[in-house]
Amino acid sequence: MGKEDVGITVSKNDDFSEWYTQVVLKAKLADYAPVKGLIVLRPDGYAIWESLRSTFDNKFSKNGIRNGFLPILIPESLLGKEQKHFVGFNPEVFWVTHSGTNEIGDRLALRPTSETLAYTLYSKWIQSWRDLPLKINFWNTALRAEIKATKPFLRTSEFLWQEGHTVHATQEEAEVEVSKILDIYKNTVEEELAIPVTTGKKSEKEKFVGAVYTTTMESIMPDGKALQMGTSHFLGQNFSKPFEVKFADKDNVEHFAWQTSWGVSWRLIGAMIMAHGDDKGLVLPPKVAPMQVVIVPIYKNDEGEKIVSPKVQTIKDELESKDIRVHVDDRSGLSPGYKFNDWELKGVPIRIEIGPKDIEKQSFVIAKRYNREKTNLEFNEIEKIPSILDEIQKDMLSNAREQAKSNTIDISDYTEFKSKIEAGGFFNSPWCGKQECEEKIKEETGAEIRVIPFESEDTNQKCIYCQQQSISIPIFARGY
RNA sequence: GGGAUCGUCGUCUAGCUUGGUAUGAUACUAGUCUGGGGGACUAGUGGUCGCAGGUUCAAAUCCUGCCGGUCCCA
Repeated sequence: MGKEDVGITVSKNDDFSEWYTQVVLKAKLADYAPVKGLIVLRPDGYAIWESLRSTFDNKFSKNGIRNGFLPILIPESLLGKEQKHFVGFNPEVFWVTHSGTNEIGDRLALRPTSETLAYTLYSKWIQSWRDLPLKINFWNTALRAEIKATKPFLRTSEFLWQEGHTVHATQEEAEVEVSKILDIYKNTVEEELAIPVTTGKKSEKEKFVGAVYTTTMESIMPDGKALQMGTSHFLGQNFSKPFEVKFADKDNVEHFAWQTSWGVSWRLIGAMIMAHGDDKGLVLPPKVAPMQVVIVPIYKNDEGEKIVSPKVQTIKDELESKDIRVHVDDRSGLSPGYKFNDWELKGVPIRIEIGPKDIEKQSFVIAKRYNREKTNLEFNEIEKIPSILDEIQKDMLSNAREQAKSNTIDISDYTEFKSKIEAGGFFNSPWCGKQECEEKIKEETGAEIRVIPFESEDTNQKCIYCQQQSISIPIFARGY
């Protein structure tokens, strides 16, 4: 393996798919497990997930949501209780059919999602309006068989996620919850991962099968494909009726409750890799980076080390006192150049290079990962580093916004739509609201309605497919 | 769902057509010299050739099945 094989060997522009896989593996975020479609999270990958989890936990908690834990096995009899949702999931459910050598009569599903299990319990826990709202979030994994076209983080048979399940006395309150959650999702993804999202509703065809409606946040990836970043569902009484989630209201009349469910998965990590990575590898937004600053000391001999090491230690202490996650790369036998490339592959936001020459000048070199810019900082300017990290975070988001913007176009002519779909992108196109048109478009172009944005205004146009009066301007795109 | 392609030390790979105990690089370990963008030399360690069968005196190589990776089309 020559030096050209150590890092990423393809360009992000030339072979996006291969580039993505290499970044995941070579930055050591994850590896393949022995079973098809399953991956293993390595510490750097898991640290990013933990960071997201803690941000979400804080926000959920402020919204009155607490965490619980549900088991992974669901009996078939339960899973089938809400038929529509069951039929939707059935093809991708893993079944446990035996305990040892004995066949299990009521097969057990490895949860594809936990609505049926959670609501069986909820119906026991809720009797009165005083028990509402009930808002519980579960951090766990879900399993959905992906036989073909698997991709680390984006499409795997088991994935880490959180699923929230809330119960409310009124429809209005439940709907408010649905939108509050979507707001939390949106601002977390934009602020932590520096990825802009478009929020809105799914079409009837694309919604969660058990929901009355599904709200979603979608992002456009650099290859022009759309990625669903998270969904928040209004379930209405679709589950409360079969599962008898009922409560006695103040007037002592029994009502079926109104419910929501919502989730984001480690797919967000995949989105972050795609959105920010470059030909040198991963680029991490400072807020979620397991390591925010790496210091590479440079010296030739023991004498050099004596001069450099104390200063490195001082800088490290100073940064740590400002709650910055910092690491000193004092590995011996590796050249500085090797280390620079290594940390760039792993996406550390800031690298500090410091050697005897710097000590003389009372300064050091600081290199920013996201734009690969190198500058000098005086020793007494170390305190600027937290604000530099903030700037990086902001710049990454605004760069991503620019990119998303340039990939979003208004198209009202179907011929143009078809000619441009190959290149990818978000297409704002008027639609009459009929599923038939939506299906035809999908059939003929591969593009589907990703989201009907909340802010989109319909200005009395003609459906891009059938030319009849439009009712909305959804975003059409090919997706992951 | 249909099709294509790949699998040999940690990684990349030669060998496969025409069967005879596996090649090189890199990484790793030790030492010396080095060190500001993937360093050099010397000496070592490391492989049930994805798995299971079959053919054969003999299989990485030929045959069958399976497992896993990747891509294309619906």
